[in-house]
Amino acid sequence: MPELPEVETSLKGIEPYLLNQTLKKVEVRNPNLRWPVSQQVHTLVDANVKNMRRRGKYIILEFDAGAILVHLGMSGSLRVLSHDSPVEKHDHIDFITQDKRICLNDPRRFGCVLWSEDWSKHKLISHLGPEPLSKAFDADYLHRKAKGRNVAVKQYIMDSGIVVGVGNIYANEALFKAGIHPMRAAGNIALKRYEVLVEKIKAVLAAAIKQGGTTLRDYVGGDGKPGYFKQQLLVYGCQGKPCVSCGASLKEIRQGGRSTVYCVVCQT
DNA sequence: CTTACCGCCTGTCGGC
DNA sequence: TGCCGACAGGCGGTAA
Repeated sequence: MPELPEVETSLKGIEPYLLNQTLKKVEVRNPNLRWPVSQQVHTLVDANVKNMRRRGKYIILEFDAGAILVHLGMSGSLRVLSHDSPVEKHDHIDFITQDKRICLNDPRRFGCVLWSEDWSKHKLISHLGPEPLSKAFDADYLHRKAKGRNVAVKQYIMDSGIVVGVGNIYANEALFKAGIHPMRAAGNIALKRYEVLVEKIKAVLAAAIKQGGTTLRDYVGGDGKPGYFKQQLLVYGCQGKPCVSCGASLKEIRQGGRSTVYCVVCQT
């Protein structure tokens, strides 16, 4: 499941092949992603890629006339391939340049490829909270926004309107490292504890980005599994195993349909 | 406004 | 061995 570090790694991986180059066309083999691929994407011809950036888990390709927004969903990946490399199952979209085809492969099709004339005002983007690694994301902000909110802190930090890019894996890890119980009401957490939580969120995401940059060197994206980061996950997927800190058996619960794993002793 | 729940998809896994 | 249902999960949309 691509989370922010994987998206960042994917962006860095395709950038050398797209930035300041001419996108000759976009070949759409299957337009039926989460939303149908925008008509403007189908008909795009010889467009210069002026800029590339990430916002949350969206990859944004900027042109003179507008931008393409790419989301990898649950299972999407981007790979840099040559024109004669075989088309594989779930290779839905190719971004065609002189030399390469940058291919979106997405088995579950939860991703999307959309056109926007002004990406920052697009409805999928405009409501997003700050980037987790930016200065705008700090304890004061997180504490202030939580006032009066009864929602569980884990769901709170996974709310993209609060902060982007904190997915299930890193939410579990950050809450463990911060010693905060995932069910605790967001509005019932002291500023001091949010200071720790913010620090841990930033640390775990930064570490994962660093790893992604080295481990995925020879291809972009990956298989959708947290393989390269897996070895240092302390709670996610570790239910029933002993807590690395106190030895108690890690407990699994469900929150909003998602798996939460935590230590009943260390997280309060 | 907040919160709870649905559903989009297919690969994987456990049970039989 | 093979079938089949349950499940996973980001996240927008909708209902309460």
